[in-house]
Amino acid sequence: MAKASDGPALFWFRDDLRLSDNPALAAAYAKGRPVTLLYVLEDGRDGTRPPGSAQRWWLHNSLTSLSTDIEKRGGRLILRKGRATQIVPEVAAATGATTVFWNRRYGLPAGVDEKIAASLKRKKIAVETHKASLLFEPDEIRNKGGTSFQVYSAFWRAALAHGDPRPPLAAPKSLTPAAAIEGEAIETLDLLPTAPNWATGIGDVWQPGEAGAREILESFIDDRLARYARGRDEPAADGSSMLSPHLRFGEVSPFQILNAVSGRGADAAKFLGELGWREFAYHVLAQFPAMATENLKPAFDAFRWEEPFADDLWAWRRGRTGYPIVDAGMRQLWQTGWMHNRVRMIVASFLTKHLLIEWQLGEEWFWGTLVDADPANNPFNWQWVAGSGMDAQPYFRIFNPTLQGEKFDPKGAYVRRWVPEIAALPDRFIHTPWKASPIELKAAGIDLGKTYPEPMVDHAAARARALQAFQEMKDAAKICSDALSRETSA
DNA sequence: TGAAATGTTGGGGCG
DNA sequence: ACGCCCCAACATTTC
Repeated sequence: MAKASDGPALFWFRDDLRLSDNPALAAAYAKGRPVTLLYVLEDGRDGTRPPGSAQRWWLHNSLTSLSTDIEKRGGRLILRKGRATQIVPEVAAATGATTVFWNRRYGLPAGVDEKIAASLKRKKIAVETHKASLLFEPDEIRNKGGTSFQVYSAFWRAALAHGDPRPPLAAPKSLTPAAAIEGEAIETLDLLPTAPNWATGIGDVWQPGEAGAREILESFIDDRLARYARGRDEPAADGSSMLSPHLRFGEVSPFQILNAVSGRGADAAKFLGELGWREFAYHVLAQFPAMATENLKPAFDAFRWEEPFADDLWAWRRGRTGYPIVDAGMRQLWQTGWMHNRVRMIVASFLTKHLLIEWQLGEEWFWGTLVDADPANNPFNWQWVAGSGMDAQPYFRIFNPTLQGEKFDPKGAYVRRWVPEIAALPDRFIHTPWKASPIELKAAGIDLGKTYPEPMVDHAAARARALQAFQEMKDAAKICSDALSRETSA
């Protein structure tokens, strides 16, 4: 029986749309008190980043699933739309909550949650927060000098040595609701696309929600984990975990994944390294809150990106570049809300190096179209590819889309699936349609330049241009630092 | 979690 | 038989 001092509680869902292994939720129910379950669609208010279109679709379905799961356990999910800084204190007061619980989130403008906590405490309402979405708090892993790691491998080594993360928690058995208050119907959140409904392809692939996440984790362990190290690099191999959007919305926790996967050999360790990469992205975001828009390496501020032609950007976005592996990836993204990791690197390299279009434009497109985009990983990985990022690949590392295709999609199965208009080409031309003779093109039913585009840039020329642009950036940085040292020594 | 240019080596064709 | 050259195949370095 709850003590009087425990009173009703309020639990605020954010990036943790699950009942199992949800520490703040478990804590809210630990003393048997009634709890109001709240989700607030902030939608860009209070400086949060509004979810992209694909994420909105996911969110709609994930909230629907969560709501059903909650009702099965006797509870009710209250949906609201607006400023959390107003709504959370308002709902806490309306339901007589004596404590508000939430799991910590990361990458927001400084102080949003702190402001809400302060406002609640002024009303004598306690606030209790937990760690749930990351294995390690951004400031939990420090190097010997007590500062943040700047290099992934060192970070992850230290994290693994830091001690085993806690085992996952069970879901609360019953979700006794506190005083009934009115929420909004999910339709009024306006999360689904209006006509045309572009989301049908996404719905064919994904099942948002905690049950869908659990199924994916199980199928990953049963079918894909043992060949992960190789399979993850071959876009036609279905070797990816496919957990990313579920993890993004917290339908599964990194603790649950770690617990299920660890100790299963080299492929499992390789996969956990990807979980570590995600942790590192948040670790870096905590140091650089402006990471989504500003270069992590200030030297890149001097980089001269090309003024993007609308046609070029369109060709990249819609998969009409003339390089089959790039086009396949961009179409997979457009149609399913997801792109294979290897191909993400290739298309990002193509935008930033072959087209010399600033990474921010690519990051925004991914933000709008990916179901798994999160505020740390999306900009972090874009900067990594562009060369402006933390522990980034060297600027001179420019993917050759033809070689990448031939190496990782040797039979062209991935390309044929997403670029059907060239599917009839023989294997030896599937990544280089422009090298096929007119007779071979005709036999494959291709009118190059009409049914499928010529390459929008020549690889060798684009590579040379990118290397020159990077050299100019280095020269500019040198002039700058020379001037600075003259100034300081004078 | 590259690619291209350059360097080295060794087998084999050939005068 | 011998040396020369060609050129894969592989290694190293450079961008």
